[in-house]
Amino acid sequence: MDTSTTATIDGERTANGKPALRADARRNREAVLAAARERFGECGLDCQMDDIARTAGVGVGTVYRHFPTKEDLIAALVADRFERLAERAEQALLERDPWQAFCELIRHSAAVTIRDRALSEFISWHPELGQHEAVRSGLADLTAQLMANAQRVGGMREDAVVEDVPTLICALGAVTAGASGKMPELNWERYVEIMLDGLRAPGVNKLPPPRAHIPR
Amino acid sequence: MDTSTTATIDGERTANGKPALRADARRNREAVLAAARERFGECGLDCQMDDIARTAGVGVGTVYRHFPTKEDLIAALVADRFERLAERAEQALLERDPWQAFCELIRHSAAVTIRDRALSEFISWHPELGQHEAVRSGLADLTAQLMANAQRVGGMREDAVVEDVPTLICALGAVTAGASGKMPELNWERYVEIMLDGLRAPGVNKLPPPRAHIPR
DNA sequence: CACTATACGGAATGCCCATTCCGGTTGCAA
DNA sequence: TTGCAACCGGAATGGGCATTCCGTATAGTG
Repeated sequence: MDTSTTATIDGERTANGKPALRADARRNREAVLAAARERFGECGLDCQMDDIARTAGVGVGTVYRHFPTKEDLIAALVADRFERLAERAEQALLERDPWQAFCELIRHSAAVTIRDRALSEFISWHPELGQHEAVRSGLADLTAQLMANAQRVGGMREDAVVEDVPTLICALGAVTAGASGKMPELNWERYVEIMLDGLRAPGVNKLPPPRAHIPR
Repeated sequence: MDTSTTATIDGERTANGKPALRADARRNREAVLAAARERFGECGLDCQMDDIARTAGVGVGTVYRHFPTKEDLIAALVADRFERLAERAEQALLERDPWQAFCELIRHSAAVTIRDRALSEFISWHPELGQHEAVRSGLADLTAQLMANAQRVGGMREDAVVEDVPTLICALGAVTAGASGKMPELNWERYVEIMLDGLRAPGVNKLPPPRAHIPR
């Protein structure tokens, strides 16, 4: 991607304390990450390490030098996804209408999750996410604030809680993870709206006559 | 269960055409089925055949004589579940208020699915259910009728379709399949209500002030 | 009671992966 | 250009699990 030969070299060791990576190593690492993103996204968590290695154009051994375990590789990918979402959440906090901001965040999270089958599965199998990098990267806290705001303004059900979000996204992921391939596109967007409708404060008008957005 | 020694014996071959099962065989078959229901329910689809055999108190060989494949065993279990649901749906059609009847059916389906981890997983991974035994046992048709009624009376969103049901149940299953064990009870019932709220016709009053049924 | 078609148990087999190992390469500092 | 530590590739290893095989046991029949 970037041809600059000079990168993060600071003489001998990189920021943290590890000896800097050799150029080819760095390149391979990226390749692996990219391949993993691609393959996991398509095949889900049980995609094989060999497959990823092949896609990345390296040997399995190389994959393992960078990520000692399949799980580690997955963790790296997931952490990244969460961080990006956290950034997005941060922006959402600045919006005018908190309820709308929340909706947007959910829609976006849903979209991301839908496209990455591995992410869906990961979330499905780790409902204790709260303790994970989700919290680390602050996503949870940010979401909580956003929700509190939405509730204060009266847009959101009073009994909605942060845990509801990963749960709902997870549900969505499941729906599509299964459908993946068959049922092309399954317009999941419709389901997102149904969920949001479910979280909306009672009394507040629901969507205008549900968009005649009929499935299939 | 039933001690009557005389069962489906009609001399030499049973109804369909297969030679009748020997008494011990019939007994074992039941044991396997029961064990499978139990173990699959707890461990989900990747529970092992050996485990089931042990639980049933028989050898693996025996399991395989009755069900040539793990998949066959699962299919048998699932088909059974669907049939029971279909019966339930039939009853629902007789109720006064179609919307309420629908809600009850969903709540019941959800409960069943929640308790059977394998069922959740199965549904999650087979969104093309429509073609499966679901249809065979008529569940799909019955549900469709029920929904049509609910819509006619104005209780249900106009754009809701039959496919929404397995999808939503599946979503629910995913949520709890993951949570299974950790997050004891996760009161999924709350989620069912959120979903139903989402399917309710706009304008119709939502639940009375959301029951202060706070999670955890 | 004897006989045999059915059933049974569970060790053995075969396949699918993740992970490990090690002889051969290659950046890159001097 | 040289030397070697850091890297590579990919064959080999090991564990898990569905499925098969076969010698033994036993309903059910005459």
